[in-house]
Amino acid sequence: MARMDVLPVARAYSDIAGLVAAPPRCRNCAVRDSALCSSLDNRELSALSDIGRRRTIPAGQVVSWAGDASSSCANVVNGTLKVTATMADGREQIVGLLFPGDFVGQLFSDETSLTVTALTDTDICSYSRTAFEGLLDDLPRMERMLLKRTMASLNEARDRMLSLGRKNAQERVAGFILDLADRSGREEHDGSIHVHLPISRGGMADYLGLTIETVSRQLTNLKSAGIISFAKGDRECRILDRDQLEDIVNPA
Amino acid sequence: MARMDVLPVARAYSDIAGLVAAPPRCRNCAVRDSALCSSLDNRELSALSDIGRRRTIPAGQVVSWAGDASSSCANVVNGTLKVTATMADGREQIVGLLFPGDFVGQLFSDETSLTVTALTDTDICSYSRTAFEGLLDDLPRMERMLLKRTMASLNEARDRMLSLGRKNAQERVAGFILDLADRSGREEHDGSIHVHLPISRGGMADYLGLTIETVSRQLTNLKSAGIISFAKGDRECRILDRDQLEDIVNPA
DNA sequence: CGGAACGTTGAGCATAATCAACGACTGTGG
DNA sequence: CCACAGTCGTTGATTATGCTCAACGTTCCG
Repeated sequence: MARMDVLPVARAYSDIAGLVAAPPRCRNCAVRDSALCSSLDNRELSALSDIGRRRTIPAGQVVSWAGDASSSCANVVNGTLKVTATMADGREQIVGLLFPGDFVGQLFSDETSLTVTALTDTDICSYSRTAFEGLLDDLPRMERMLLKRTMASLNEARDRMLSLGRKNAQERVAGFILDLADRSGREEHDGSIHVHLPISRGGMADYLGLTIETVSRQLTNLKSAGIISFAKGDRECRILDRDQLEDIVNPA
Repeated sequence: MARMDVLPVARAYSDIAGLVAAPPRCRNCAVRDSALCSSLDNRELSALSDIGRRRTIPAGQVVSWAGDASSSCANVVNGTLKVTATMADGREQIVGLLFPGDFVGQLFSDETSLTVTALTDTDICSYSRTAFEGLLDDLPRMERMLLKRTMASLNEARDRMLSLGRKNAQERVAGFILDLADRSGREEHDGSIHVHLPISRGGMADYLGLTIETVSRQLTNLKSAGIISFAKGDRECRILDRDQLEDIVNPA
């Protein structure tokens, strides 16, 4: 056997007393414990890593166009993506936002119906769709995790159908801010909650089924009411009165 | 061994040369080849059948309330159900319609967030959620089928997000009729397409994120334009000009 | 410095909601 | 049998919500 200092790279994949180390690319991966990979042991992870490839996508670039062949899927490692449905005349609806740890791709289908675009510089771990599907047969825990996540996405989508179908502009904007707060809000020493808005006003409009102007006006309203605060044109927002925000989202 | 004419009932479950017959309840089931069960061989089907129970739900009755414990799931055998999300003040959005062969239930979750209601007298094959989840571990083909169906539902939900967020009333109503035509329309000898509307005007409103009056007016508009026809207040509808309907749904 | 994004604000308008009335049909009870 | 209430669908008048169009300020970058 080669000594480890002689073949340090090879060692990563070698089997020592039945144990396998994580592949080098995965070892310090930010989403090793939250993405689908978290369902895998090191041996399984190696198999997945073998078909995976790290890619960096610059902000604004489209990862996959609606209508393209569904040839790949990926885990989001870093950054933010939007998933959009569009009409022939250009109307656009953001049907999902993707954050680190999320899975993206249309499996078991030869064509995509949605467009995926990077909102920030984004790192993904990308797989050939067919290779991934093939591996899925041998990784039941990952398949189960994917099933659970898909079900969660479906629930989320249904929540948003209620928003888009039945809520007014103020309720939609307030709900969006609260959702963000629940996902990634940081409570400050003064009790306010700091929220980073991952998308522009135009993005919020496309997400909420509104126009830019309406979103801007509703944010201004909430600010005037002392419920939130933000610097003019800023993507950083502070929730000053969460209770009132919740009253708006869930009226009697 | 007992001769088969001595124990005819037992024979259904007996193993003859390694083969198992389908459980009696399943043998003439209308959805044996389309529901999740279609992924199972007779032996597996027996295991599923053992934990299943046939129920008939009268039209109008709620099968499961949002907020209830998620204690069961089911295959739809016959009839139509609606899945709704509601707000505290009564606003309602239909997030899905269920037809024979569809699966219903929130797995891997202790509480439901959606209400399921029978629109017609409905037969379902109902399972304890935990028992079903347990069985899923041993039925990989069924799990895979469930995964595919959940993904399909997610795609459908995202399509509807585009409708609810970005389409006007006429486009939503026209799109709804076309979707129904694709699902269950019957082409007539004269080239028209016969479509049965599975829900009332109020149901269509709740499905499309509109009001009853707006739905009624849009249907009248389509009738006046000679694109569809229906008797006043009728749930049967004929598409006279499918191309024009498609032009409405997908404008340049 | 000029242009392009982006966000805000105002004025006017269009779409769909609201409020209201009415006809058709169904089932119930007198 | 008929009167009645209840449900469902249609249609009209009015209103309100959010869209469209427009102008303007700021920031960023070539």
